Amino acid sequence: MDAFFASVELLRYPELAGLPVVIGGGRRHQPLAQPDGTRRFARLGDYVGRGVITTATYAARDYGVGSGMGLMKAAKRAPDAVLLPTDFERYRDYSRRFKAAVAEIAPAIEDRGIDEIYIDLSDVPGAQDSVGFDAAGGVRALAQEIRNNVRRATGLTCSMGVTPNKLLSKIASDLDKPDGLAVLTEADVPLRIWPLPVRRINGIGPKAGAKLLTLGIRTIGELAACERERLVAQFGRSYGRWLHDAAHGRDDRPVETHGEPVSMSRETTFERDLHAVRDRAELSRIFTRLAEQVAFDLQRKGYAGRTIGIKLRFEDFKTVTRDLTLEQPVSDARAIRRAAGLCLKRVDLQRRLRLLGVRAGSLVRL
DNA sequence: TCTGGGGTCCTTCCGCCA
DNA sequence: TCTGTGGCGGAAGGACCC
Repeated sequence: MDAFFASVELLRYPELAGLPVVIGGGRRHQPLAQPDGTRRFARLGDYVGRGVITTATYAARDYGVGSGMGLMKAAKRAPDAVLLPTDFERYRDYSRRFKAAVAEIAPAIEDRGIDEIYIDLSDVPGAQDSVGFDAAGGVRALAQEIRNNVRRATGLTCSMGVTPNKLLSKIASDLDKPDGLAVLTEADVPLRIWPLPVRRINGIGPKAGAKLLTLGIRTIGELAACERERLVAQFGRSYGRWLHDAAHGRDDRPVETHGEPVSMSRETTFERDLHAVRDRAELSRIFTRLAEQVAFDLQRKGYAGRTIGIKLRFEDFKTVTRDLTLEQPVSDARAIRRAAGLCLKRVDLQRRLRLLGVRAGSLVRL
């Protein structure tokens, strides 16, 4: 989906169309209805506190702000941008709707989060048909039909990449964003994929990207030209081989239509850093609430966890985790809180904390 | 004024056991 | 009995993704 959260917000605030808008921050900053019928929106420049941008409209991106950027930093770059709070309930609702719209036409769907999916079109009627001289004519029409259906169901645009595998489709879906459709075959890889920076490959993040740069490798083409053995020597057997395959557009992962959750967690960053001793009562309250939320999520979805863990982030942003595997899986708040409390005792709590989290892993179905 | 929240997967290390 | 080897579960951290 294109700029998903922002696009959902624009549906209810159409007067913001074309303006720089960012989504993020806490519950504050709800738009205010005014006596004359117009709405008053918060300005990014007036924001004070912690938080990051979750989504920015394309107009806002022109100011150099985007996902993951701290709100205070973004406020300097685009003070007049409109700031809207996140409304996950609403995004989840639109997420369900767009996935249902796709499923009406192509049921083999792999969930990749709230705004992204892989679709296996191989067995959908018409997908293998040529149209005139266009061997991909059938699948192109099918993709267009899916995008139309999403648009009808949600009022939102999406971008699609249609290719022989997930790796290439992910890259291709970005080529004509927003509201784009890119159809690629293996033969298109040298011309369309190789000129792109290595970071466009799903799985090459900040660390690997930076290391590749020190090796003089900037583009996917340069990565493809690099000897497999050199990559293995630099990145290890597994990742080195994967890098080499990925650069050549090779990927044989199937579209996974069924998936069981591995863990469920809740975490929160405090408005101000808290100290284990001085802010003991407040920390304890937050800790208990997180355990209750994890318990609630587990029970609602019908799971119990045998491994209970905590996550702490200190004021210097260093993060530690501790976990504890129990005899029996648990799903009630008291048991989770108790196990999490045992984990907490194993951490040195001299420095102040900025984040606390509780996690349940090794899930079993109830 | 830095840097959210929810995840997955991989690597490494360690103890235990065959 | 000593030593090596290898599998496995658990724990911790880190990279990456949406």
